[in-house]
Amino acid sequence: MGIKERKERERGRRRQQIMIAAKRVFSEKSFNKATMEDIANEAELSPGTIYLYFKNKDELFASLSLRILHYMSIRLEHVLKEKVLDPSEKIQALQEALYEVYEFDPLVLINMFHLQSSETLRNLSPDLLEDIKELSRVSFASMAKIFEQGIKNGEFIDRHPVALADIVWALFSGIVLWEESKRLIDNKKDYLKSTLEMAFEIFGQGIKACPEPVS
Amino acid sequence: MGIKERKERERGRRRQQIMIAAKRVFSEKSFNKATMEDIANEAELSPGTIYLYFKNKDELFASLSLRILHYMSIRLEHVLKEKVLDPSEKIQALQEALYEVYEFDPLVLINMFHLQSSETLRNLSPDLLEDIKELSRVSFASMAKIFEQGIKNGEFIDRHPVALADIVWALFSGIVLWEESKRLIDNKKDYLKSTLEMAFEIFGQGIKACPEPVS
Amino acid sequence: MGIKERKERERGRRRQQIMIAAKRVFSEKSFNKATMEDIANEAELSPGTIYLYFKNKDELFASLSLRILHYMSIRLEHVLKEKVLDPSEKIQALQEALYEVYEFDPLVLINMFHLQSSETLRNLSPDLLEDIKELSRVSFASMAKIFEQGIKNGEFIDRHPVALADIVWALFSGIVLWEESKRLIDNKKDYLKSTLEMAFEIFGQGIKACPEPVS
Amino acid sequence: MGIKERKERERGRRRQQIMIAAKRVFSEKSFNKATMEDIANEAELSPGTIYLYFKNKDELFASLSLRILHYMSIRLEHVLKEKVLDPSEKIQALQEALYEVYEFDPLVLINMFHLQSSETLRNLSPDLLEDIKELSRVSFASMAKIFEQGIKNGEFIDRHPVALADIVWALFSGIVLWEESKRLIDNKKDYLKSTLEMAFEIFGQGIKACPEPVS
DNA sequence: GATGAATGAGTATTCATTCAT
DNA sequence: TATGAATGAATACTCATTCAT
Repeated sequence: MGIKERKERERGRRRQQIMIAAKRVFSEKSFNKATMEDIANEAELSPGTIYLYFKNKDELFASLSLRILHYMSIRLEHVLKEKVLDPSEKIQALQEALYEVYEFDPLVLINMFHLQSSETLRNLSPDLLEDIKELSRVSFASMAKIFEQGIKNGEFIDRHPVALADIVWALFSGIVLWEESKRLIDNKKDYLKSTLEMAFEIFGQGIKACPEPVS
Repeated sequence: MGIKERKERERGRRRQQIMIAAKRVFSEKSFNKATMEDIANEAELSPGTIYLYFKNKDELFASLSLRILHYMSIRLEHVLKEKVLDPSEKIQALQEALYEVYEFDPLVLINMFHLQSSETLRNLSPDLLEDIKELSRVSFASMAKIFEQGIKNGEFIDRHPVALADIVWALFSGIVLWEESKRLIDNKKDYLKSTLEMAFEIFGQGIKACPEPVS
Repeated sequence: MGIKERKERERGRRRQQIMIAAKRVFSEKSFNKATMEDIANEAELSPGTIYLYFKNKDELFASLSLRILHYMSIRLEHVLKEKVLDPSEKIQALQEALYEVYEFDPLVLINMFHLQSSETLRNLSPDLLEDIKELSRVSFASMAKIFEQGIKNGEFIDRHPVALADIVWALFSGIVLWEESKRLIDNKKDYLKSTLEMAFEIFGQGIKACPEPVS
Repeated sequence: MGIKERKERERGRRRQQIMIAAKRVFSEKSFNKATMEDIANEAELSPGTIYLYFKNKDELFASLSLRILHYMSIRLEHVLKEKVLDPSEKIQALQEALYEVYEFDPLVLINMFHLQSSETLRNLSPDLLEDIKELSRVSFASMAKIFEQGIKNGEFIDRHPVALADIVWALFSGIVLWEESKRLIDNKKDYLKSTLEMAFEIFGQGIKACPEPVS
């Protein structure tokens, strides 16, 4: 029905509105310090209303992770599908895509590890949990395929592409978290981008198959 | 006096007892879910007693981080001082050292990122905070020197050693956190060690100065 | 709007409800022995609700003092403005007014000295503190003016009216506290009113300018 | 036995030592903020030791009140017995005696009202409570007798001497508390002595029998 | 007697969640 | 749907008191 559809769309809009507010609040405070009332204020809604759209605080939070995973999967698929790039260039594109993911939501990424706590996971509805897993899988598959192409091409050393994807993701997350940590302790400038570039250059060198070293 | 010494040692033992209990509890639950009562029960002490040895929950937690940092700094210095190893081998030794750090306290490492929250840092006594910073510095200096030697040797590409140390640490932390995340979501076997090995092999290849690619 | 007004009035009612309960509880137990839970039970509300209307225990307590100061300032101004009374009669009216203040809130007056503890004052919001100071000032000004009039009239000995007001207040407070003390220790009947009357008669005699003792 | 006596005297000394420390601590902090550990530290003893000499915190506190009451009863009896003073001068001497009591222990007097809380009284041993009551009675009897003499002399108006004693004590306590209150709120200089003098002059005038006003 | 480490009961305050309107 | 007032469970921390040495 047209009416049903319109209602559905309206519902989606409200969810967005809340999630945007939540993102802002979770970015400023950590998950535990952020209160539902903070989020309600930021969204210019009442606390009760949030519960009409999200089962509880954990699901609201998890929905944010879903959102960034969605963005990531799109960006990575895009890199994968770029025909004109050779595998080496794709690694660079991969790095850039990840940096964009970071820019899309710099601070919530840090909180994403919170999501993993078994307590939190227990609280999620199975559907939401499945969505999160699925989007993770899709993103990793895209990454893995990039490496697969490089290996087929003979341009990359023959290693398990899934493992390479893991390493890339770990490297990326680790750098983001580490830079954030240093910022808190030393109040230093944010070198994230340049660190990321160097890390990926090293990574790229490390997985490139050596050109026949001599003759 | 002998008496004073014995008391001091006794005090140290109690602190250890509490920290061991705290480590267990913080590993099972997250920092926020773990209550002081949980820890007291685990240590078979009363809640009040914990406060005789640690100013508050944050300092108890931070003391655990200090403990692992201490262990790490010793292991890394040891790697640095190994005369018989050439830089390439030292990278491998570095990887093993980090894995041992992980084994020393697998789950608290995850919580270490909690330590960085500005709220937590504010709560620490200046001395403890300084100790933590100092041990971090020492560990990083050791790592950086390993790369410095390699660069001087001409065996590594000339990159900023401090940045390399950052990348190694981020890589390590990222892998640990990432493996832990996967374990929670998928309940899968722990591939950490092999992932770590591959990551370090790649890293090693990536920073090794290419042998003259011939002409 | 009507709605806003009604809400505001509703809010005021709740505050009253809580303050009445708090008054009862603080009267039975001392500030420190009275718990927020006691007060919540007495008000037939949950503990959390109290915090919707009062920032903390100290402000709830201080609000009670504000209430009595408000009542006092009105009563005293009334005495001051009575045109038909001559200064001597005003002293008697003053005594009666103070006794009414006592009846308005017999036991919390005792606790009012608690309010002065520096710890408590630190905890109050500046506005509330300022209100308390202001109402005190107003009440004292009224008292002082009564004496001023008597001195101008030549009916009272020329002493500093502010000092006289201090003495009256000290006398009143002292008698209330002292009667209360005796009640607790000896379980005796409450002679407050007659003690107060005698004290004021003495005071009145003491400040009255002697009629030319004749010759 | 000489030994028993010496032990007894030794015991008394320890009690004094503890009470002096307690007085200092209770003067700085209020009863509730002062901890037994604070007092133990001040007395350079361990917390446990205090309990060898005082049943509990309340009794330690009450013992301080007993001490000041003892001092007061001596001072007042001394005033009463002064043969050379006429009743009018005795009122002045009374005022001076009370001021000395204040100087003996300025801040604990404020806390003395704490003693009256039913909770505290319940905690005292009957003997101690009886001692406190007895010393109060003695002091008040002394005061009352001063007024009795004045009435017999025809110099004071015939009012109930016990009631006059009540008023004097209330006046004194009220002024002390009131000055203390003002000091806390306004940080003003301490006018206690001059307020006390004026109050007693007024009081003296008020109870003096008027010289035959005319003829 | 003296110690001081250990105890554990006691409490203000917060905040996710609910539900009557 | 939306509200937001009310809820009440949950928790770090304190401190009077005890008791083994």
